[in-house]
Amino acid sequence: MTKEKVTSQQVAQLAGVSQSAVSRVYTAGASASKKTTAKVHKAATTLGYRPNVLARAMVSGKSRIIGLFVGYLENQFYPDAIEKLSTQLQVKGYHVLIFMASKTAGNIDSVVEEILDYQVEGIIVASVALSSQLADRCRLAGVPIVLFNRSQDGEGLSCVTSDNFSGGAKAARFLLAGGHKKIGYIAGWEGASTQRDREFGFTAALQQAGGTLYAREVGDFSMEKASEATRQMFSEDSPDAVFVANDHMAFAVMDTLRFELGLRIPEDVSVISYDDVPAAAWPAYNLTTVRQCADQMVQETVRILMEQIHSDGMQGQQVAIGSPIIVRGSARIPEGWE
Amino acid sequence: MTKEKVTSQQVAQLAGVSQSAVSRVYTAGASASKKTTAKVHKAATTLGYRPNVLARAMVSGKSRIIGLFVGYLENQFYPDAIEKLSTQLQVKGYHVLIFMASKTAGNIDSVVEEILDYQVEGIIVASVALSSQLADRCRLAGVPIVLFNRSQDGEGLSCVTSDNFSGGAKAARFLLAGGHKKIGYIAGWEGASTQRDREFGFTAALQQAGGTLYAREVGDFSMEKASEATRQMFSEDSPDAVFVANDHMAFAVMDTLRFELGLRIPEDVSVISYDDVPAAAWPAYNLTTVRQCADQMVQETVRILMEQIHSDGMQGQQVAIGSPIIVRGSARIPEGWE
DNA sequence: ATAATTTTTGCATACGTATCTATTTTAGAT
DNA sequence: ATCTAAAATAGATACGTATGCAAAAATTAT
Repeated sequence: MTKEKVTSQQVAQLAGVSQSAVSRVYTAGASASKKTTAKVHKAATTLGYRPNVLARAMVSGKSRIIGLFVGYLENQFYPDAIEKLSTQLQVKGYHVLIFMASKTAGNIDSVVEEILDYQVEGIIVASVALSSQLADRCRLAGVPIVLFNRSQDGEGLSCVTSDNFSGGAKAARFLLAGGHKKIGYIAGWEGASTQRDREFGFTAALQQAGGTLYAREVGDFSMEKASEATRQMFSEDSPDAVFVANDHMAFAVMDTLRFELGLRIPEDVSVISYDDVPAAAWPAYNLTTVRQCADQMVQETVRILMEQIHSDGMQGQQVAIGSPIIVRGSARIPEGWE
Repeated sequence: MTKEKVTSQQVAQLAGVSQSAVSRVYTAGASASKKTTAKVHKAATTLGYRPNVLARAMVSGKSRIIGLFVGYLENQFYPDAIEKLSTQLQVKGYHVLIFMASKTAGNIDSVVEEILDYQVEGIIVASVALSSQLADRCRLAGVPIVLFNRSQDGEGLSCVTSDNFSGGAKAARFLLAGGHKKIGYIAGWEGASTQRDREFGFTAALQQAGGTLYAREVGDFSMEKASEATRQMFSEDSPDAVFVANDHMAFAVMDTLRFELGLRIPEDVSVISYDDVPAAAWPAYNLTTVRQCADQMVQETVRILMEQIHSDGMQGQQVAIGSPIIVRGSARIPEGWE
């Protein structure tokens, strides 16, 4: 393609000032007189000049780029979060370089290397596990990492999650209060901290009430697997309630219960899950679920990232956002539930 | 944060070669002997060296960055497309800098300026309209643009869409073949070419069969508006079939028909729409819809972009991908439909 | 009006890499 | 072994900007 590069040099020439003067006009906090500022702006608009972010990044070491590393976007929670993240960072003058952890495009580690090649100022990792070498490498390069919706032990990494343990417990108490006796759980991918913490919270609350898990299957956060898990779980001696590790799977579970097994929700079986993605509120599902407050999670993520970027070698922060239960119609509502 | 920058200079020193030798080792198609290549690689791994993409971009003029400008991600079609786009570009050595056209972060034009500031090699615009000044500006800067799922007249811009006209026509013929007499249409945002073309195709096919549109409302591609449009359309003398401009709205339409108006689908009213997002296949909706083949659209988008990047001042290309109708259960199936 | 201070400015340099040019090394041919 | 052609290498420069430094201009104080 034909190029037409307008440089600060050309602007300087047209404005009759030095290149450094032009640079100072576009650098916040640098000194330039009213007169030169005006001349420069005039020349700049005439030529259509805009500072080259990449060149600026080279000399200043600030790329204004945040690397976003994300596993998959099928679960609506993530697009939602990406939109919010990108928008908030944009406001702060940063932009998001996105990297998919797809299987086809090499392994995780090589992708992180690619991210670092772009001299990003920070990395947000959503729904992907990071090897400790990688974490070290980023630490060495001075690039802060924030895990979004995942936590990872032992690395001292910053992370932002919802309070999965307490959220899981809330789900259990809700089902117990509804008088359910045979409560099943459909797990997500067992390598995920979210899965683990939700299950811990859920079973802990069950046990505290003297109950126990009636059935358990694994859905790996996939709809197909979740359907299969449902068939398995309801093949004999069906539970009267199921907690599903996230909404995405819950949709599949509900569809399987209704359209394959002919069960009514919540009359025959209560379903409750976790996330509160937009579709949970759609009348077809009307799903009772524990909300992950994407707005707050994003806000905290951005805050931590900014703090780490602007301070030297700051400690990792672990933040868990409160997760309220959103009562809709997919699970029997306990008598006198406030 | 603390920095530890490893430069080609340091690698050169350790390897006992010149900086240019190191550069040539990492530049495809440059000449370097087996021996130096080995020495350089050894030194590079020792120090943990990787070329700085930004510095490379400065001198070569190739940033390996593609700007992706997207309106909103609520409609699952877009996250899906983004995932595919990003993955395919990653394979080709490009990466995606994402920009949200949110209302909170300034107007469209300023966002495009920001994209250009990053010296992107190309821009993909999804579901956003571009002013002609902007298009000119990009042309001037030598940055090719491809519109994704939108077309725009008169600018000579490249675009990739599905064949919306013929897709709309297919929807009409399907409903007609099903014996429907009172056919309504719920439009998307009327500024969108996709909306326009789908409607043209739909009404053209109706008229060709001697029919005419029985009712029409506007849903603006929003679920709330679509629900409202549905209530309006079915407030008196209801249609026996509705074509909805995209799946995203169709979900709201179906929910409203079923849970507010108590109508059965497809017994009382047939619903058909456009996109075939994953949720369309969920049993709760089981939506008959015209498929936009995201894979092919993405593939064409990437192809065109690459062509434009690697050739000087190439003509814009307009590509429309075939859009098959996917028959499920939300619309009455015509007798003997193959 | 002069001196002391502050602000503004231009010059030179640096950021990390690719690439052009000239030179040296290597391989090939006689 | 000598000459020629090809390959490899080091040195120098350029990309577009920010910034330290010293000189110049503008402002203030005396």
